[in-house]
Amino acid sequence: MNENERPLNFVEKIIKEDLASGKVDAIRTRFPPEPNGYLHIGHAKSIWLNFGLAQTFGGKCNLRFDDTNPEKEDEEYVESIKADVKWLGYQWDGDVHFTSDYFDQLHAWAIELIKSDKAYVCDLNAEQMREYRGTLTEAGKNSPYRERSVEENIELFEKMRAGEFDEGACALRVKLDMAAPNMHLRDPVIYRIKKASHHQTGDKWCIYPSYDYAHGQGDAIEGVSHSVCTLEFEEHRPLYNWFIKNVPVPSTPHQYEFSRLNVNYTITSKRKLKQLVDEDHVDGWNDPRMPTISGMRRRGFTPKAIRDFCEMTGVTKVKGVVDVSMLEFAIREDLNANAPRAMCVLHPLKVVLTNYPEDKTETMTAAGHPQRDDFAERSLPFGREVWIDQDDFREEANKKYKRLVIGKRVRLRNAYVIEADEAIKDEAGNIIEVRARVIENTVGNDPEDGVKPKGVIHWVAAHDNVECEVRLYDRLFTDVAPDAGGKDFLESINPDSLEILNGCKVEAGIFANDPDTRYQFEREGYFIEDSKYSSAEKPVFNRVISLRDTWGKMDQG
RNA sequence: UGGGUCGUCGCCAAGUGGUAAGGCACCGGGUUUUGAUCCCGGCAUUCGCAGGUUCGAUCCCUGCCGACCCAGCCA
Repeated sequence: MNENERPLNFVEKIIKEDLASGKVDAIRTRFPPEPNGYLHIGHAKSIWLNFGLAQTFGGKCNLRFDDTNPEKEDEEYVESIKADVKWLGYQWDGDVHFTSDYFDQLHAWAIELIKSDKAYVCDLNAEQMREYRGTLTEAGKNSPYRERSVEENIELFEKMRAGEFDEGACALRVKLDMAAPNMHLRDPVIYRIKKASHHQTGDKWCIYPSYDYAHGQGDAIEGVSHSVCTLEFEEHRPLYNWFIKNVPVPSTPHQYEFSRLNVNYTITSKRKLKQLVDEDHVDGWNDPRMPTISGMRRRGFTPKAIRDFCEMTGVTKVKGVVDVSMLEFAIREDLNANAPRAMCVLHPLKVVLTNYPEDKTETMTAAGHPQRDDFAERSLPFGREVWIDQDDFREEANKKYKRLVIGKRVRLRNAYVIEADEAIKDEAGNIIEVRARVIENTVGNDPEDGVKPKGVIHWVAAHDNVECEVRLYDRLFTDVAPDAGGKDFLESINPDSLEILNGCKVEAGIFANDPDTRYQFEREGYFIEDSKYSSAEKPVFNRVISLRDTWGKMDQG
C-alpha cells in the first residue's frame, strides 16, 4: 500500500478541510466499543479508521468503553478489547476511558435539562410508550406526563435515582417532537432504571443514561473533534447535535458515518457468533475459523495484513460486501514478503535412494527467503531416505504433471535431482514406498547428461525431522451470504472447514525460532504454531492460508 | 405508503461539465531449484433508468426505478 498515492476518502477530506479552514486546530477521534462481546473484522475496520485518521493527521485517538448498559457488559470484554486493539498495532491516547466515568456529569446535565423544562419523567410503560410514539407514517402523540412541572420532575427524577421505583416504572425523556418524521426525535428516553450492578461503578447507580444521551456528551468531554460511526447512526445525528447544543458541553464534536465492513462467506452478528461458540460448532471465540480478531490472531493472520485489507476496501457510505479474496490477498502479500521458508511434508511417502550409501548423511543449505538475503540460511540434513508428499508421486502421468514419475526426474528442493525406478506396494495395492536414484553432482547443478528434471518438490530427511500435526482450514460457511435474507446460517456451515493431519514431517531447525513465527512451508502455504494446542512434545501448526494455486484450478489432465 | 441514506467493471473503489484511475478476481504470456513470488499484456464506447440543459453530462436539472436503515426504557 502506498499511502501517498491513495486518494483521500471522504472522512479524510472533511478532516483536511477542517484543519485547513481552522475549524479545528488538531483532531481527536475515538474507538467506542460497548464491552459486551468479542471484537470482529468489522470492528477492526473501525479501529483502523479511527486510529489511522489520528495518525495521518497528527491527532489523538481515545479508547472509550461505551458502558451504559450494565446488563449486557462485562470486564472480561474490556480486557479482550484492549488486547485486540493493541495487537492490531494501535495505542490509545492516555488512559482508557469509560462513559461511566461521566455518569455524575451526565446526571447533573440531565437535571439542568429538567430545570429548563426540556426533559420530563414519563410514567408510560414500554408498551404504552410504543403506542404513543406512532408509526413510521403516523405522528405520535404527547405523553400525558409531558406537562409535569419542573419541580415535580426534579422530585421524580431524584426518586428514580434513589431507587424508589421499579425498573420500567418510569423514565426520563427529553421533550422534542412527537410528530417528527425522524422517529429518534419523538421524545427519546435519556435515563432508565436498571437495578443491575455495573462492572465499573458497582451499585452506585440504578439509573443509566441511554446511548443517545451519553455518546455525544462523552465525545465532547473528551474533546473528540470527529466522531466516526457506522451508517445506522445517521438518523441519530440530529439528536446528537441537539444535545451538544442544549447541554453546556466543553467542546463541539461532529458525527460522521461510514458504511460498515461486510465480508462474504462470513457472519459478524454478535448473537450468531455467540451461537457458534455456545453450540460448539467452533472451538471458542478464538477458533481460527472465526472472523473475530482473536480468531484471526490465532489463525496466524498478521495485524499488518488486516490493516492493509481495511485500507484496500475503502471508506464510503455505500453498503457493499467485500470479497474474502481481498482479505486473503492482503495476508498472502504480507506473509510472502516476510515469512521465512521451510519444508514440511503433509502426506508422507518414503523415498529410498538406492544408490546413496546407507551410512552417509550430508547437510544441504537453503535460503531463509528466496528474495531476501537478510534471512538466515537453513541447514537441511539429507540421507538415504527422505519423505515426500504422496501427491508428488505418480507411477505414470501426462506432461502437465511436473513431479516425480517412474522413469522421470524431479529435483528435491535445495538438494539432488532424483529419478524414480519403482513403486513398492502393500497387499492392498497402496504405494508405500518409492525406490529412486540420486543423479550425481546435481546439488546446485543441472544433470550433466542434459536431462533436466521436470519440476521441484519439497522433502524432509527421514532420519532427522520433527513429527507434527497440521490443521488445514477452509471457510466456515459454504454460502456466500450465510445469514442473508433470514437464512439459517447453521445450515451452510462447511463440514470440511477443519481438516486435521497427523504424522506430518517438518524440518527440525525451525523450532529454534520464536513460536510466533509464521512460515511458508514451501509449495503448501503459510503456517503458524497453534497457540492453544501446540507443545514441544506435539507441535501443532495452523495453516494461515494456502499459496495461490493456479495448478489446482486448471484441468490437470 | 413518513423520514434518512445509497446506486461507476464479477467484488471493492477514484473521478469530473471535455470525453471512465487503481486494487481484488479472472484470462493470456515471460522469468523461476516453491505449478509461489516477480514481470508483461488483456479485462466498463460506459457510469441504476428515462427525459432535459449544453458544442459536449457519469458529473447540472426533472421524473422514475431499485437497495438499505429507523417505530428498544440496546448500542
